[in-house]
Order: sequence, then C-alpha cells, then structure tokens
Amino acid sequence: MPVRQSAKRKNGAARMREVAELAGVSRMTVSRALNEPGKVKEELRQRVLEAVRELGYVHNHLARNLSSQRSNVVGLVLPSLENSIFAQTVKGISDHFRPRGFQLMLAEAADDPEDEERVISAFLAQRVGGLILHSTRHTPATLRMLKSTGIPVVETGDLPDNPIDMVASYSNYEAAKAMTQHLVRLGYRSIALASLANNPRARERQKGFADALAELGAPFSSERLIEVSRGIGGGAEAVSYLAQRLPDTDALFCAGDVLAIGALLECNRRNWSVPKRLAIASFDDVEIMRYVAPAMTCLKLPRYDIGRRSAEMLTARMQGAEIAVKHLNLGFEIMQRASA
Amino acid sequence: MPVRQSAKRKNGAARMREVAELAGVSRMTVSRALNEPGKVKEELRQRVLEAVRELGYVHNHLARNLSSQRSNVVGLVLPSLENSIFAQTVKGISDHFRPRGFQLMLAEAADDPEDEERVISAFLAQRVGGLILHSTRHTPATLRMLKSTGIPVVETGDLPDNPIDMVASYSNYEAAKAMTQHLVRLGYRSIALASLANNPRARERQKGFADALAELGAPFSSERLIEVSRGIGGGAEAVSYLAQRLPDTDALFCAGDVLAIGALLECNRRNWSVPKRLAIASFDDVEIMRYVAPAMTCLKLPRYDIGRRSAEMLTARMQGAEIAVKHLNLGFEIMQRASA
DNA sequence: CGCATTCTAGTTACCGGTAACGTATACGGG
DNA sequence: CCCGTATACGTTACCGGTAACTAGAATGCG
Repeated sequence: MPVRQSAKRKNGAARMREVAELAGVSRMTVSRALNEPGKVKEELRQRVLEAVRELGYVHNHLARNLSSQRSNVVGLVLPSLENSIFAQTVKGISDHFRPRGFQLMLAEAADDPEDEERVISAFLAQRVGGLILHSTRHTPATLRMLKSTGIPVVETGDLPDNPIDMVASYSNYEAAKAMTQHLVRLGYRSIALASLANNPRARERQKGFADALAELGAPFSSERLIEVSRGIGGGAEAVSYLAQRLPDTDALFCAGDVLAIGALLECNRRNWSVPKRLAIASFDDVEIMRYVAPAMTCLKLPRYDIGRRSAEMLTARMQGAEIAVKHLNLGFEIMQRASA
Repeated sequence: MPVRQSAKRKNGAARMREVAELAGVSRMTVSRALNEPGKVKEELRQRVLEAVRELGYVHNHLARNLSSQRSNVVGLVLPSLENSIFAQTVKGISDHFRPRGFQLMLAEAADDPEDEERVISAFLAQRVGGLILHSTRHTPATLRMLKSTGIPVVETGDLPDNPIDMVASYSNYEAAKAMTQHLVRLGYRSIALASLANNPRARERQKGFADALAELGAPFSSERLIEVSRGIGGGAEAVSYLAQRLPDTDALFCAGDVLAIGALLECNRRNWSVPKRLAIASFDDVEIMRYVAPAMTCLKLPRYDIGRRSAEMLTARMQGAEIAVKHLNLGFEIMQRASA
C-alpha cells in the first residue's frame, strides 16, 4: 500500500511541490506567484496563496538563495556587542532591512583583524549577500577573500584611506580636531585627551587632537594623550592622572561617552567644579549627556544614519544597481552645552 | 576550443567538485575531510586541505544546511535593539556560539506579538535551527508555527506560565517583590513604583510590587504605580509626579536602570537628598549604578548568563541531545548600596 | 485577417552540498 | 585459512528551490 508523500516526511514543513499539487499548477508557477506576483494571473495566484495557507507552507530561503545564487542575508561585524553606541547603528540597519525582507547576521570581532578574518570567513561560508564592517583595518587575507567573492561591502567606524568598496561614516580625525579647536576657541589653554588604547579609531582621534593643537600653536606634549581602561573607571583614571601629573589642565576631552561620564563623576567626587576647575567634553552624544549637571558638551555623531545609509547602499547594490556615491562622509555636529 | 570550467564561472567561488578534482578524490571525500576529519586517512585529508587552500575554497553552508536538513544558524528576537540591557545577553549568546561554528541572526520585535510573528516567520523561512525569544507572549499562529516545525526554542525575559519549550530567565515578579520587601525592611513606609507602559515584563514587576506591599500590610494604592515614558526623562517624570501628587513618598522603585538614573538626576536638580528625602532603587545593575552618588541600590540580573545558558541549551538540542532541565530560573541578587 | 509580439505557464537542468548505500581492502579470531 | 566486521572511499539520489528555455494562447497592428 502506497504511503502518502506527506506522511513520509519526518519534518513537518510542506514543500513547494505539495503546494503546486494542491493548487493544480507547476512548482514554477508557485515560485512565481510568491516572488513575482505580476507574472501570474490573479486567479492562479489566489489558488496558490490559498494552498500556501492551507498547508502552512513556509518558503525555503536556503534553497532559494542556493538556487538563485543570490542572498537576502547581510553580515554585520561589530568591534563590541556591549557598547551601546553601536546599538543605534544596528537599529538603523535593521529598520532599513526589515520591511525589505533582508536578514541580519551579527558577529563580534574585538578590533582584532585576525578575529575579523575568521568572522568574515564564516559569513562568506553562509553566503551572505553583503557585509557591513565597523572597522577599517583588515588582514591581507580578508581583502583577498572579499575581492574574490566580489560581494558589496560597507566599511564604517571611520573614513578609511583605501576603502574596500563602500563607506558610510564620519571622520574620527576631523571630529576630534573640530572639538579640540572648539575648546581652544572657548578659551581653554591646557587641554588633555583621554582615550582607550589599542583601538584604531582612538588613534585617529589622538591625531586630530594633536594636529588641532599644533595648528593653533597651543601647548601640546604627548603626556596630554592619556590612555585609560574601558568603562566609567577609565574616566576617573583620567581625572586622577590630571590631578597628579598635569594639575594646570583646564579642559579634558574624553574620546567616548562612558569615559566622559566617569570623568564628570570623579570631578564631583573631588569637588572639582565643572567647567570651572576642569571643563569636560565628550565624543558621543548619548541621552544622558543632556541630563547630567552640567549638561555635557559633546560631538553628535550620525550613529543611526550610519546604519541606515550603509543598509541602503548595500540593498541597492545587492539588487544590481550601481551606486553613484560610494563614499559617504556623514559628518558630525558639536553640541555646545554647559560642561565646557 | 573548450573553455576551462573555472573560467566559466561568473562567481569566483570554487566549488567542492573542483577541490575534489584537484585533490584527486571524490566530492564525498572532500565533504568528509571537512566535516568528519576522523573518517578520512591523514594523507588524503592533507591533500584535500591543500587543494582547499590553493583554490581559496569556502565551504557553502547554504548547500550544506539544505542538503543535510540541519542548520548552524540561530535566530534571536529582541524587544529592542537600542536598550543596552540586552547587549549583555547578546554577548553571552555570541560567546557561546562563536567557537562552535554557529551563526546568529538578529531581529527586533517591539513587544508586539504580531510583529514577533512576522519576524519568526522570516526566521523559519531562513530555516534557522533554533530560536531565542526575549519575550513570553506570542500569537496563536506563532505557537502553531513553532509547534509544527519542532525546532528548539528558548524563551527568556521572564518565567512564562506555559513555556513553548525551554526557558532561561529570572522572574520579574519575584525580583520586584524581593526588592519591595527589601525596601520595607529598610524602613521605607511609602513606596512608589515607576515603570514603562505596554510592556508585559513591566506588568509582572507591578504585580510583584503590589503583592509585596499587600503581604506586608503596607499602604498601597494604584496611584503608586506610575507609568512613565521611556528614557531618562521618564525618571524625571516620576519624581515630578511624586512631588505633585504623593509628596509623602519616601522611596521610589524604578523598573529600569535608565529610569533610575533619570530619577536621581531630577532629585539632584530639585535638591532632594537621596536617600533622605527620597530613596531610589533600580531594577538593573549597569556599570554606572556603582559610580553615581549616592551609589544605586538595585537588582542584579543574570543578563549575560541568560544568553550563555540559552545558547548552551540550544546547541545541545540542535546536536540531538535531550536536555535534563529545560526550565532554568537563573535568579537575581539585591545589591545594597547607598541610594536606599 | 494574418503575422509578429507579448503573456502565461510548463519543462528541464542545475545550484552545491550530504545521506544512504555499495564496494574493496585490511584486520582479527577461532 | 575462512569468514565476519571495520575501515576508507566512491556512487547514486536527493535536499527545495530558480534560471533559462519552450510552447501555446492572447493581443496588437497594418
């Protein structure tokens, strides 16, 4: 006695062939009804959709992507999953992708190009259709892999000198330089920069800071580049360092929102009035910056837009379009508040 | 004149068949050399690996997953991508998955079950091998879909009454209740709770709060359940509300770290001493809680472990193991500090 | 009204792997 | 020495779709 096909399946998921049989059409018609509705007559399309509903059919994008040699999946590589700064970028990406049927694959590569290489290699194995890399430093092997697959890539996190493909970012160098110039214009004479070590973006910020001071003929020495540890404690370290080693410093520029909060709290603890005893400026405008007392002067970076625009460029290219402007400098803004 | 096979390919990626030819073995041997190294003689395995290197071959997991009817991809649904609270959970998941060759697909479903249904449906189309849902409220259609595919699912964010499959979480009800009892023990007599609206987890916290007060015979009325808007501003709203409507309140329990910070800043602005004029306790222990003045009394929730344990259970099940304990209550801790 | 063109749906082959089974060789024990 | 069992690799069929091509029907146009 023949067993009905559907009863044979270990896995409950219906296949397109069953939908086709139920609707009395060929598989190809089902495929078209789902992917290019305009190419199937309304009546048949309805029959197909009803069969889909009845069987609880779920389109198999694995098979679709394999067969069509395309992909609706995009890989995103972030330096850190814990830093809420990146959350806005992820949100921008996700907001763009969701209504368009793209999926986001996420991985972390802690500012280590070797790590990034492994992660990208895994993404390529999944045959992602595009990549967003929050990093501009890559191993030669990574560059080779990306070149040879030819998938669209957006780099962000900084404006690289030799982009792989597309870019959507602001310039860490320019932003740090602008804020430094701003502080000088405000009258501060002895400025220090606190930033994290081992981070290419932090290094660009240091360069921007140093160059701004040099151009303005303001006093500068490398001891004004303070490298501190991650987290709020790092901000406190910076202030303690100033108290001990550079007590004449009148402004501290923190290359990160968390550091700035840490510095502010440490000033409070020491009863240093901000900005009178020490002015503080921050690199990132998160919500709390507007609410602390004094409100924090900072750079406002286009975090959300970086995500949105990256996703836009990527989907355009994945759908075969050529992009007119491949390198987006999304700029920044200085939010002048009370802390400096 | 015959064209060499490799020259025909539009897409540069080498296929397994080419690796097989170069190594002088069958495709199957290549597949085994990559997936079950023990089943291939060392010499052949080396030949295969060399061919892989020479051709820059990247294993196609799309084809692998389709053919093997398995999947190395897990879907994660979060209520919000912007809330840094979830970042720790994502990190826990990612840390577990990465060394094991699993990939993470991410999507947002803003505490809306309909939204979640769409997202899950898209994940099923991608044939994810498992799901982690930061939510315990689902549509009937969602439950049907998940039941029929039978893939392993971990719910988190709260302890649900009728779990779909596995659970790894703490109890919002119990946590809120414990903190409320703690505040009462500390001597506070007139306590209010600030939380967000339209959020099932917030509702559980309200219940725990109300029940704790009821059991202790402490005064309670529903006007002590303050619903505020998201963000730091929400915390300020709560304090303003108390100032106007319930000035005798001596402790404010904030159902979220951001609200607590907002409340604290608003108290500073009003020159209300914390905890003397108003004690504040928070629901989540983020780094800043230890550093604000006064340091914030709060609940410490196992955010990272939720991610790690969820991923552990999922990978075990995806590899065919049966799980002894499917429902994990990961508990919480009260961090007694200075703000209450 | 006849023929070229467009539309619609079906057929065939293939995407790039793996499962299941088959076969030859090596091995071990009675 | 023979046979049962591993071991190591190959063969065949299939996973669930889509591209490219084909054929028949409908439509447009001079």
